[in-house]
Amino acid sequence: MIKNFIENANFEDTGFSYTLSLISGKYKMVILYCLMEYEVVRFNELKRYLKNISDKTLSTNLKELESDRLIIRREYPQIPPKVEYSLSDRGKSLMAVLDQLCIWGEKNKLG
Amino acid sequence: MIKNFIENANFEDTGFSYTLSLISGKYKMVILYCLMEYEVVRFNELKRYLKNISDKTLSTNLKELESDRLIIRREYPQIPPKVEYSLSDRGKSLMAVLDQLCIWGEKNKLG
DNA sequence: CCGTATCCTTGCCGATACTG
DNA sequence: CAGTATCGGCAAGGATACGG
Repeated sequence: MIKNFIENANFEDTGFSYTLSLISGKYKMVILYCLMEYEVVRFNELKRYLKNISDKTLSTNLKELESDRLIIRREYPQIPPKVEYSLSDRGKSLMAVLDQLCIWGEKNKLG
Repeated sequence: MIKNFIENANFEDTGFSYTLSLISGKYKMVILYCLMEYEVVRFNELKRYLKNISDKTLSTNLKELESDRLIIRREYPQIPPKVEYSLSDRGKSLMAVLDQLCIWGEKNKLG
């Protein structure tokens, strides 16, 4: 899988590069983790978990995660508005793989 | 593993965050991939594989990868100088895990 | 050949104010 | 409550010149 990336295409076209692009940035992984832990979470709830994130950044990240189909956004047409975010099946399957990175990190942390 | 990160600590302390910090940036993964493929590679050789990378960025990245003990730098005391870079065992073990991300990406790429 | 030094550009992210 | 709009800071990365 990995070993053919150089001959056949450039790095941008690899599955690895694609996967990383889904979770790049400072907060996406933490958002996914929160959704994994709490399952269904509202906007301001997420803001409290992700201490110090700005409205703009959270909003941007949620939109990207949704368009990458890792999370599901469910909007209730009411006043005041209510929106719930949760992991999609696709998002859950990604988290399973990322857990392996977590385990490697715990085992191999230096110092 | 993942599920306890919120209660026990913040995201910065997780193994996952640590692992990602090792390969963050635009080029580190590509460098590791090159070393996996070609095993022993010299500085200017890497520069040719990583089209458009600047001397400074390549130099910085190699130093960080070395201090994180993912790669090995071997210098030959001669003129003109000769330096060879290769994956450490630790680097190889990380690549094995990253391959899983690559596979997930290939399977789940949209469009 | 293998870098370092310097300056510059760019894109992510934060802060704040405002809206349906 | 759940965002959007606008402005601005800051650090990663790029371009180029130079050094051992």
